[in-house]
Amino acid sequence: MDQKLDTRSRILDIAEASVLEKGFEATSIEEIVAGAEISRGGFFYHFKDKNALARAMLERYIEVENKLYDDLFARARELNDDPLHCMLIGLKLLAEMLEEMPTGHPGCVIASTAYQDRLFDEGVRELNRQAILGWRKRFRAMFEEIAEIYKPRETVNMDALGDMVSGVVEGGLVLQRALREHNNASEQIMLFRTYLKLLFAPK
Amino acid sequence: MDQKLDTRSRILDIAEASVLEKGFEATSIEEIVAGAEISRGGFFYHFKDKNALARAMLERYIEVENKLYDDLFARARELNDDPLHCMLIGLKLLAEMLEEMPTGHPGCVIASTAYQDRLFDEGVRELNRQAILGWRKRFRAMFEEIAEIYKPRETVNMDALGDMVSGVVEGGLVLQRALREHNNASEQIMLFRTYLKLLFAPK
DNA sequence: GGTGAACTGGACTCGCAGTACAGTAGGGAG
DNA sequence: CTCCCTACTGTACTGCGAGTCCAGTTCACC
Repeated sequence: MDQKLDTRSRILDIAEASVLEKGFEATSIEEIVAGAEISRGGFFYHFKDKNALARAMLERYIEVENKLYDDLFARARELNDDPLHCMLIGLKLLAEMLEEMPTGHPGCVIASTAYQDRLFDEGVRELNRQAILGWRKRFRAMFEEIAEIYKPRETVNMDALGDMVSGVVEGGLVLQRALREHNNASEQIMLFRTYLKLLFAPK
Repeated sequence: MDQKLDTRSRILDIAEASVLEKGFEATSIEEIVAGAEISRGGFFYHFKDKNALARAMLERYIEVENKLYDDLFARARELNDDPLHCMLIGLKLLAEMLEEMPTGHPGCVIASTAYQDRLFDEGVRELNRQAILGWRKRFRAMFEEIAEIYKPRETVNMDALGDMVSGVVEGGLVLQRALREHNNASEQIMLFRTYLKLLFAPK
């Protein structure tokens, strides 16, 4: 039982690293089993097919990402109780974290899945959808809390503003991947942060 | 000669539609030749391999996209000569255009390529990179023109702000694909537009 | 000593990319 | 009229990776 968990998460580790580096399709089961030092039969013992692997990876990734956001904004809240400043601090921490990630943030997993749609079954797609909707809800709530104190200078759709956090991160990561630069994602977050300052700052 | 061009662009049309719908990997040469009503041999006569197809698609797409931006902001300039208002009008036009596109904007092609990296050769990746750098330059110039007239309320990195146009579009398209909603990209652009209004509007 | 979970290993099918090449239809140049 | 070139068709082949099937092995624990 212990060995099962070991092997299973070892497969996920290796698969995740490879998928982040070169994409899901380009990651062969052959190389996963070579990396994990198991047989092909062993792989299919744990995962029915590549789809099941994708699903497990997404589930794990979303959990990690949610915890990351929880911790990040909990820390920010410790530093400043005001919701606006908490958000601004949280975004700064997020930007710093992205800069420190050498190979790039796993946020890619979401976009990667979105763009290789037909490779995955409905379960994987729905998982992806729910993750983004979860972030929308999370950030929307935070922005509404801010808006109660700081009247926004322009009226904005709060759902869309919540989505913008995910959108800016994903977009930044696309740029980063395509440009082969390193700070695009964190720069984009910092610009978004400036946006929030302008939007909510008292006149 | 005429037939060659016909067939070649017919292949590109069919491939592009399929790639936008389900991704590059999921698009088989089999189905392209079926759609274009040619033989497999005919396909390989025009394109050495799938990589060559990707390259041709990207080249064509980037050309179309650049022309689109040219036309869009030329039209915006006709409507208002002030650089800030021209930008705001242009973004509104872009948002409206994205809403009218039923199957989603081809912007996906850039992200799609970025996330399936290792499938493509250096030529394709560089093409992708240059396209984004081109947009950075384009929008950076526009923002600098605006900044000469309207002093920005916060100092921002102009390259990053230029990138933000591409980033917001790409990020919005990722959301749209993953959520299966329809207006995410245009909503994100409208939020970015609000950002610019706040950033450059006189105090 | 028996049972079941966690594998190994090998043989097989299938779909798709890519290669090779022989043959052909049709238009233009001489 | 014929020659040649472009733009294909059609077939047959290799090779890779996913996924299936299954028989056999190891080891833990009841």
